[in-house]
Amino acid sequence: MPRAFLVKKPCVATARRNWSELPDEQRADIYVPICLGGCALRRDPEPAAAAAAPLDMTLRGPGCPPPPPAPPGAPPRRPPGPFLHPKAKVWGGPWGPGGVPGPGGVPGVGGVPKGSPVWGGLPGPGEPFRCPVCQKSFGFQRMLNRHLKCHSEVKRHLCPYCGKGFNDTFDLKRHVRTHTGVRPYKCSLCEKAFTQRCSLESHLKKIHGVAQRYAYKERRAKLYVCEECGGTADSQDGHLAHLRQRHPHSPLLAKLARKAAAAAGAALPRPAPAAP
DNA sequence: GCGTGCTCCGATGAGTAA
DNA sequence: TTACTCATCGGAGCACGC
Repeated sequence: MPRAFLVKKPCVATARRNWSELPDEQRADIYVPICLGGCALRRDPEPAAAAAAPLDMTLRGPGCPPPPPAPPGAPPRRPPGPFLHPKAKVWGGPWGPGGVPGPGGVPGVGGVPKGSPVWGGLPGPGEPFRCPVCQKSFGFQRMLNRHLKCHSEVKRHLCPYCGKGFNDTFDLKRHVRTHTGVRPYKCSLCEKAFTQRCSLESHLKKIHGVAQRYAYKERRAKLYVCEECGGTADSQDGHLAHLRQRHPHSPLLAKLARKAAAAAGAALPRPAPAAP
């Protein structure tokens, strides 16, 4: 039962489904058409505000006033992410979290993610692209451009169910699973199902003592997930077959078919280019 | 060929219910 | 305290336009 899901999205139409009535293994098989065509565009006050209203992107330090308290009776909610990303470990002065001086003594430097060699100081020789907002530096312009979206007020991908905005299509896709109940990652030992692979791996490790071991940077086998019914396939062919059989009118099917056709066309022998 | 954007993915950690 | 959900963000591969 996605507990947080039940309490966090009281205004989302689909969230009113009583998921607890279903076992985990069945939740993944519920058909919720993803092509809502705007029928679920009813704006949820809170997430929609996060997505549509002008956002205060000010990096709040310890001295900044807290956000206004929620009205009485309002459902519990997380700190407003768009105001300060929960993972953006930002502090307003030269002291980091826990009273520890910021790395390099650089005040107001943004968070430093796992293993990042960048602690917000001067850009390294191999990372000449620096974020003007949080001073993080990157080795490639495109990485900086992508990072700048984190500070942007504009969220390009809006959830059709709750209106919440995301910078990344995959993040949106993953978020939509919280509405549709799609749980593609199923535990083979207890039939529990999860929306994210990390959740499944955590479950396997803690509950069953099964640690997934992958070599450094080894890619997991790609799992093709049908976001309409939660069906999964190990290959694109299998995914296409599933779509043809179960969702013949899915726009995703047309898109994938075009891709497959293009790939097939590219694989065909081409006439030798004319000699120069 | 190169640069850029798009997309997929994993790592991470805050928040929540049991 | 534990198990779990879910959002955020960086890394990397691919597609596309120039």
